[in-house]
Amino acid sequence: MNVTGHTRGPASIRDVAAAAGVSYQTVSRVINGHPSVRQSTRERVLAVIDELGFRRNATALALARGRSRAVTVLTANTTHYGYASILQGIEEAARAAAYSVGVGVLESADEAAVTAEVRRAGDTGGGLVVIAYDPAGVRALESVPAGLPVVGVVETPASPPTGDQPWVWTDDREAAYEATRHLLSLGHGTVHYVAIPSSTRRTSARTAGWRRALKEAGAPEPRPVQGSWGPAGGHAAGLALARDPAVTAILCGNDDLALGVLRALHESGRSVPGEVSVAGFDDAPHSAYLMPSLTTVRLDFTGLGRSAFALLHGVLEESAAVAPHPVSVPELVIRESSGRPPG
Amino acid sequence: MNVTGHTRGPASIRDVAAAAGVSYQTVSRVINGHPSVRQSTRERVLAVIDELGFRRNATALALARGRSRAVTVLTANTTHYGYASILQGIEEAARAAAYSVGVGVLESADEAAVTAEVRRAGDTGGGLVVIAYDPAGVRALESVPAGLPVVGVVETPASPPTGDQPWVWTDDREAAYEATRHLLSLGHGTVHYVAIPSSTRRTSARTAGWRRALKEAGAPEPRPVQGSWGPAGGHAAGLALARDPAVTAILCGNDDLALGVLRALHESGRSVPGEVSVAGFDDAPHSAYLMPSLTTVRLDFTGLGRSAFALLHGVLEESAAVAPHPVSVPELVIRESSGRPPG
DNA sequence: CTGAAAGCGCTTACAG
DNA sequence: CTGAAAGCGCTTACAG
Repeated sequence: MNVTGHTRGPASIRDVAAAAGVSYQTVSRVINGHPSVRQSTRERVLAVIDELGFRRNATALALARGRSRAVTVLTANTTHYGYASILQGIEEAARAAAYSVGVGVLESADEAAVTAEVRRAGDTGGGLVVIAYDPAGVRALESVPAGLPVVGVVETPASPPTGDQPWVWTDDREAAYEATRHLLSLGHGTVHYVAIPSSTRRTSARTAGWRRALKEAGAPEPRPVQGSWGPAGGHAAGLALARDPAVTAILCGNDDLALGVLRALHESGRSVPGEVSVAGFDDAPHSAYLMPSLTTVRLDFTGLGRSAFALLHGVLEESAAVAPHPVSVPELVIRESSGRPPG
Repeated sequence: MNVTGHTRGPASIRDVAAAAGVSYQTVSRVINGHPSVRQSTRERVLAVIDELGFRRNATALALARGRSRAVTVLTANTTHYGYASILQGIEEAARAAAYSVGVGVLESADEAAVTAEVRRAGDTGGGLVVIAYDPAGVRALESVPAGLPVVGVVETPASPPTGDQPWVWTDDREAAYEATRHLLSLGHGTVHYVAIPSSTRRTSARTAGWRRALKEAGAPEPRPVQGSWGPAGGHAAGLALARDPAVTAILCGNDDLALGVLRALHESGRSVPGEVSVAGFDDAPHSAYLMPSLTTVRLDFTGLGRSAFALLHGVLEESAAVAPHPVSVPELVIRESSGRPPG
């Protein structure tokens, strides 16, 4: 330290110690709020900290403590509404807990690529949250090495997860069931389904909920139409469904898909909800402003993100174990796009 | 290390050294690709590394080297299309360069809150990218302490930035100019503007471009309508504009705003583009599927994010200085929502 | 209440 | 080509 009180680079605890006339261990005690420090000493150290603009080095802290207050989110996407909102929720909760949040994008579901990303994320230190709504995410969640703290944001599991599967989800199976029942209750003979890409080879939770509602009502079960995540997939699916005059009700795996379906029906000269009813999933910000406005199921993705972090936080800080649990109950939002069938 | 080759926790370079019968410095040389290591030694060490599953501790690396391969993105939002796409672009480029990416959300534009976030982000080590499209972002960019490497993603600057302002942008002033000219060329007497919240007290780049086009055409300049980021703001603005029968063309600061305007015009019984033409900004994924599909300006946010990282990377690695520069040229996309004025 | 020591896992000169 | 030393900035026992 020179006369002006500056060293090269930011001040360290040794700089503070020297300026305050104490050992650097005492400085450590002060910044950690350790009780056994004489009041006058504490005040002197605090004053120097302020004067020198001392900031504790997070990297050194992490190395010394053996763990860092960090969470990295592994996701296949950051722009779709649901994914982006989950990330926003995680960040919000992490910030409140003074955790830093990193993000790693799973660009491909390829085994090697996923493994590499998981490793990179693990190397950062701290815990992981992986969004497992798609094959890349599911694979990432599976390939997290034991010992690395992780929580998965998953579709509604077919069976309750075991204790060592810290998962978090919103009940989309039930939500699909409710949406389908809504359409059925309006008098439709059955409901067609345009699916988002499934996370695995097995039936998705949304598909299962839709199927159950049909079964209970004794309605015929049409073959689900495979969509994508965006409106383009919905548009293609909608064009195909529009050709079948028997189709009067369509449930879509998300609101973007529904947007494409709406457009396809319009182009095909079929009115909504006059001839065909459409319902979406998610309640994205634009859905209330479409023409017609979209009947959909509101999912609390931000809350889901917050819960994911809370669960991870519990694991990392080894506080009271938090049991895996569904988060918030999805809510059916009825708007203009659904109505009674024609005739 | 015990008989099974396991120690508590992951293997360190000392574990590897012991197992390979060399000093840990030699292990360091091997993992850093230092040339002066005998081939046979290198192979032996590599074999042990593989066997023990050794992974170099990123935290220790960062501490020893004095800097970390990390970038943290400071942004007011992660869910809006533009912001989310920039983040996606940054992550993509960062991943390719083996950098980790963190994100910090600026929840408020409040001075103290912004300063705290900037500090937190700086503590993480590595560089910063701040998205300065709004007051919180602008303030964050301004309050980054000297010495902390940072690049700003900004609106088109009014004047060329100086050398010590590493900024990146897409030419939205020009884009607004082009979109306005398009509307004017269709025969509209003037073009009304629904603005996104401005980043500062001064005129935004988009507003400036719109204004210049009007001026050049000798068209009267209506007072810009203040919107928000989402469709709700556009809806409110649209309702107001719909009341004025003289309004025949509306430019919106982004596509979400345009969506709200479209809905408001529809509710007010004014047809688009028959009575009123509407144009947006961004070319968000849903814009091509609206009814009518939206005329808009396509901005390459992902590319912008990649450029931002490239610039920061240049600063951090002290390689050839990269001059600040506009990124890609926005492209006008003409769709159904714009046409000739009535009569 | 406070200081001296050892260590977190790595790198960077310094010797040989 | 390779090892012994010192250090990055902090924390955690150990002494007193």
